[in-house]
Amino acid sequence: MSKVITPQEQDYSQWYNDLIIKSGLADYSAVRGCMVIKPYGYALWENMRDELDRKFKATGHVNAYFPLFVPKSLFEAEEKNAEGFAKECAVVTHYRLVADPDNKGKLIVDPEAKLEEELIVRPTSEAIIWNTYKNWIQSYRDLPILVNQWANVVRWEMRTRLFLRTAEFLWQEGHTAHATSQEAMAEARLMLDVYADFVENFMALPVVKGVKTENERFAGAVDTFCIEALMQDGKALQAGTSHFLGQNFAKAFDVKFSDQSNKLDYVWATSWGVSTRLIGALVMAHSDNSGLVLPPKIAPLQVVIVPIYKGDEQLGMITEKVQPIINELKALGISVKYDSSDNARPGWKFAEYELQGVPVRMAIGARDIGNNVAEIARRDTKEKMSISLEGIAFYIKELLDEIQLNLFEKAKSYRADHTYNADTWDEFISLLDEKGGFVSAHWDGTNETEEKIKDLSKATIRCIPFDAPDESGKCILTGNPSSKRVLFARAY
RNA sequence: CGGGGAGUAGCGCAGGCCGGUAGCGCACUUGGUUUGGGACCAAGGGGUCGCAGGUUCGAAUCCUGUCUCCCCGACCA
Repeated sequence: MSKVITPQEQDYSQWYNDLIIKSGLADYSAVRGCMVIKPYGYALWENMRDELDRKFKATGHVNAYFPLFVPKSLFEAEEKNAEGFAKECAVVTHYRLVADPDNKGKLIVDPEAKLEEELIVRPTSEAIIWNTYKNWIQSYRDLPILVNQWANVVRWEMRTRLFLRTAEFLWQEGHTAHATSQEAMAEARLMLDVYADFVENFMALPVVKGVKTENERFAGAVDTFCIEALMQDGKALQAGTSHFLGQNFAKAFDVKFSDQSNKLDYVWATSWGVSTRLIGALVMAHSDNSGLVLPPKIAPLQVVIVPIYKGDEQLGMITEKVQPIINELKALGISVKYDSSDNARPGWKFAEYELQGVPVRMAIGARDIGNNVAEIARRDTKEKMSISLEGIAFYIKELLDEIQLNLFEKAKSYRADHTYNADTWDEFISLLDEKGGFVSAHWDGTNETEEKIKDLSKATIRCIPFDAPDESGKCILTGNPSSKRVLFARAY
């Protein structure tokens, strides 16, 4: 854990793995491509989940739960409508195990127990949900349906990385049905705004909002909107997506409704999701060489208090002094832990809580009590200050807000420092190779050019930003005319 | 699926070429001294060396097979 983060560093991924494992967020499991999210990592996810859930409910959504297994035939309905779905899935073919007659103590899949129709472990739930919505929708009075699901999904990825891409992961997926195209489009855009607000204000991670190119968009979507974030190694990461699905899924699953003039029409749909991948984004965006750096709003533990003492008598004295401060902090809604354990010395505790990214640490010893002060250390800048015990809880509350803001500003200025314009191909390549980050450049708008750029540079179009100004220029590869710049980057 | 690397104590590793009673560091237990940035001394506990065969008087080590994991690609709704 003493490696320095630099763009394109070869062992950045090793550093990232070590950090996640050592800080206690997660670990690889014995199951191929899967991970164990440990209590500390899960506490992070719970905080994110609760905040998102509040936002979903505030915008009129409700939660429901659909089956884990999807009959293969439902995917066939979907395939007719939208070819090109990846099909790396876990497939259930049998329903029973029996003792192996040739091999004592071993089990085999009972060949007698073959399913008539295979079941797919959901890679996403469009198929099962739209098959269900068909029965829920007859009239415009049944619309809109604004349902979200918190669930796990499985994709049989070739190569996995903790949090960023695992075979099984946790996410939420919203699936909505609407009477009009305009309403569905507004929903898709609204949820993108909800995500952006969450990621920026809760996770302190600035994002670019935009629309995906045809190549990059969700198969089956008319438009895919996304938020893109920049990591400290110069690579981009898609932090969330929201799809305007048009009537594609309604047609595939035959979901029609009668409008006010009693005319039958297919419903309009959206879907949107974010996953535990956001935890990976959080780690890669804010961490430093001492470990995790968590924004206060998301940190499972915001303040840790470490007593420095010799003997039980001193500890008792310190505890007595600290207890009212703990009560005050709790009353202010701040999570706090008083670590008076005797199995580690202060220096060990300092390092350990830094590794875990606890935003504020307070150290207090006999010396401080004489002076009526405590030492406050902030995780983001590692500054240490001696603060009077009078009103210290309130001081900490304000410091937490400041840290939250500072992390966001820091990430924003990092992104500003790593966003460039490129006007020629050579410039484009050298920016990607030498600096990393977002490269804003002209593109002629064709799939072929996009593919070719990807092959040659490994960079993809992350999005066409909503706020990209009209500007005539020439495509960096072909020289053909272009009307606005798009955002390129190498990505996770 | 291609190319590389690794499976030996809870964790991190050495030993392997050259077969001969299973090692080191951290962690853990007990006792003592310590405690303001990852303490020290002493005494302990813990492993059928990934799995299955084979060679041998004897295998962590040699041979054959097999499974798993990690990294780089391909893949990634």
